[in-house]
Amino acid sequence: MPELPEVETTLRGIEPFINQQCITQLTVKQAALRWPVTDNIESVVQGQKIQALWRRAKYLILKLDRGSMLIHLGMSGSLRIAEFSEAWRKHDHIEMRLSNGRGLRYHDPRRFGCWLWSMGEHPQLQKLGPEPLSEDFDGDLLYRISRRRKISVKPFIMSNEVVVGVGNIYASEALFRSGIRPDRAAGTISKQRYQRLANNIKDVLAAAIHQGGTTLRDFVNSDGQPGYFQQSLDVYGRAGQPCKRCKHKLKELKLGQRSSVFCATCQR
DNA sequence: ACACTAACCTGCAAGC
DNA sequence: TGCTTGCAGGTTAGTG
Repeated sequence: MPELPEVETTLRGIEPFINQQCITQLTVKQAALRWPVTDNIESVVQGQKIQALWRRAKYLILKLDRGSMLIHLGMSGSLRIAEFSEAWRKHDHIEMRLSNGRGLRYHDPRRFGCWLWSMGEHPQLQKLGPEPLSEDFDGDLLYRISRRRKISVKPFIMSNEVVVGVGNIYASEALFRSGIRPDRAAGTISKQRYQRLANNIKDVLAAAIHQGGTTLRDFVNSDGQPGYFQQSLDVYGRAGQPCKRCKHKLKELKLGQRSSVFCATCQR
């Protein structure tokens, strides 16, 4: 499920149920995720209190008494609040039981996510670019760091050293709104167009968060409610269908192994 | 430094 | 009906 809005929606959904709670028990049924779940994590976190939790890029960070847990949902992961009595479903891999009687259940069919414990810095967080919704991210930055870059603009804005949290859906949508072809070389785009693109990235992400994340196959937020952003997607998943602006047929190409839908008339 | 590919894994839909 | 193929929200490791 996860692009940044889905991760943010998940954070907001679970936060009231787990913040300031003690971990009474952690159960790992399947440790083979993107990286192996930290060895011995069950006994390490038992008895520790969740002092705070926040999002960085598409990672969730749980600050405990003696370190922090880094959680990623990969391509298909989700977190939900579950009763202890709830049966384990297929692809439920981890449960964190809390002192208030709630459980946090991690579900991830493709197992591309992670649960990593560290007493210090997490290497995954080291070389991340700015948050897209922060003031540190703007068109001037995109313009400055793209000079002489030959990489196509779509994989450029999707790379985490440039700006975090812009995945395949929202990259496609922001480029459409900006009138920029996804395969245009990053170094050939003007400062003015990058300013427009940065603003559209902010707008599309903020709107999706406001609407509770995109509905993609089975995305539901931690209340079990589906997100409703899918109805406002202009290009993602609409290859071959008419452009909502000019009615020409939307085209598709592969960039960095990711399908990229765009309008060859509206995007230059 | 940069650009690009393969890889991790399961489920589902389309095609034959 | 059943098999095969390709594709799906992300990220890193490795190659040239």
